[in-house]
Amino acid sequence: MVLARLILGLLCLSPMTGYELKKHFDSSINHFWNADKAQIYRTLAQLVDQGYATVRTVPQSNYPDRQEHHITEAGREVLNQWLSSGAARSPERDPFMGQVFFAAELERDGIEQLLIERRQATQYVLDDYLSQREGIDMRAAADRRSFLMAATLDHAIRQQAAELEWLDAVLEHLP
Amino acid sequence: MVLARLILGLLCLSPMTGYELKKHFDSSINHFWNADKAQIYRTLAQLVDQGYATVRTVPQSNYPDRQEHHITEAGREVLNQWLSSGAARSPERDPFMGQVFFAAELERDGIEQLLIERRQATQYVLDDYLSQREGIDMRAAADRRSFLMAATLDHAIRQQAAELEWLDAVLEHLP
DNA sequence: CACAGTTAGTTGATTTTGCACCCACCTGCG
DNA sequence: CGCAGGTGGGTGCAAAATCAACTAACTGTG
Repeated sequence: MVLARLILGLLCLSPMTGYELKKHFDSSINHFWNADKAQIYRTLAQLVDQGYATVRTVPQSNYPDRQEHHITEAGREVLNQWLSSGAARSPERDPFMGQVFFAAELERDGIEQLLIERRQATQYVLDDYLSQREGIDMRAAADRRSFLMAATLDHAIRQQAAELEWLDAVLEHLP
Repeated sequence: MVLARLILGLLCLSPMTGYELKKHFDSSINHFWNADKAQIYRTLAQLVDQGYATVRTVPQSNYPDRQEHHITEAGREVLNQWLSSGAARSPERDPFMGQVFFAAELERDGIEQLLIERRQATQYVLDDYLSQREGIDMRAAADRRSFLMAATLDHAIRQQAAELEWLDAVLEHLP
């Protein structure tokens, strides 16, 4: 359901193939959502037979035909509905916190290793987000659309930074 | 899979019925995981026939029999394995960030409303976490187990606090 | 030339999750 | 007395998500 709305959002920016959608999920959108190829194509098909999108097959000379998906008026409507519906909070879910919660089963070294590994992974993700942000900073803030898109990345950056601080605090005070 | 491990973790603390597990997911564990009743009972059955847990039916005078689930040695092993395996990062997923990302489809008022609503919800969740923490603070930090459990709650608190700051920043600078 | 990688899309099977029910019996409140 | 709410356990079904293949042709590199 959320996926369907996100795809509509992307189609709203510009018509796209499933392949291109997948690339967005892997890059511009990866800091707040991800999706499997198969899931994307199936949702796309579903959107079409709900009348929220239409397909136009665009032949190409050297590559496979593009199945360009366009959002319809009905699609725009449900997207707007979703945006103004204040959707319910999705429950927090973090397997790593589960590991920490029960980490006392390990010896001290094991716990430290768990935290340090996570620290590295988090730092890596943060660096990725930071380098993504470099590509937009200046000219964003200008129009509202770019501002909001950049803002979601900032959110991800803040979250990762907060996690790093937390990891350091835990490592420091671990009895 | 994660759910199965979390249940093993809880059973490791003390033998429990599915009903009691559900209560933990709704209270002590709710800041990093949640689970449906049905899912818990099914996973429990699965753990039993994998040999990671055993059931002991404890009759009660006035209430239904308790199906007390005990973790086995094999169960302890897979739990420890999971804890020291540094499980892959679960992808970030936040429908609300999706709404923000595409919020430019709304008018300014709609966007502000979206953010303000979220602000309230987040404040509410944060307050809940803060009051949960009051019940543990002092005597935690003592042993490692309590420290780590409290730490996961602190993590959730930091995340919510960071989100509040972010929301305020976005509201302030929204063009 | 061989091989890895990219573009584009599809299928089948399985797992995970969520929702809505259902049972039985108990306690406490008005 | 009736009825809400707690204790304890469960089923059936449908979505959502993941995993793993498979098709088919092109492009660039060593």
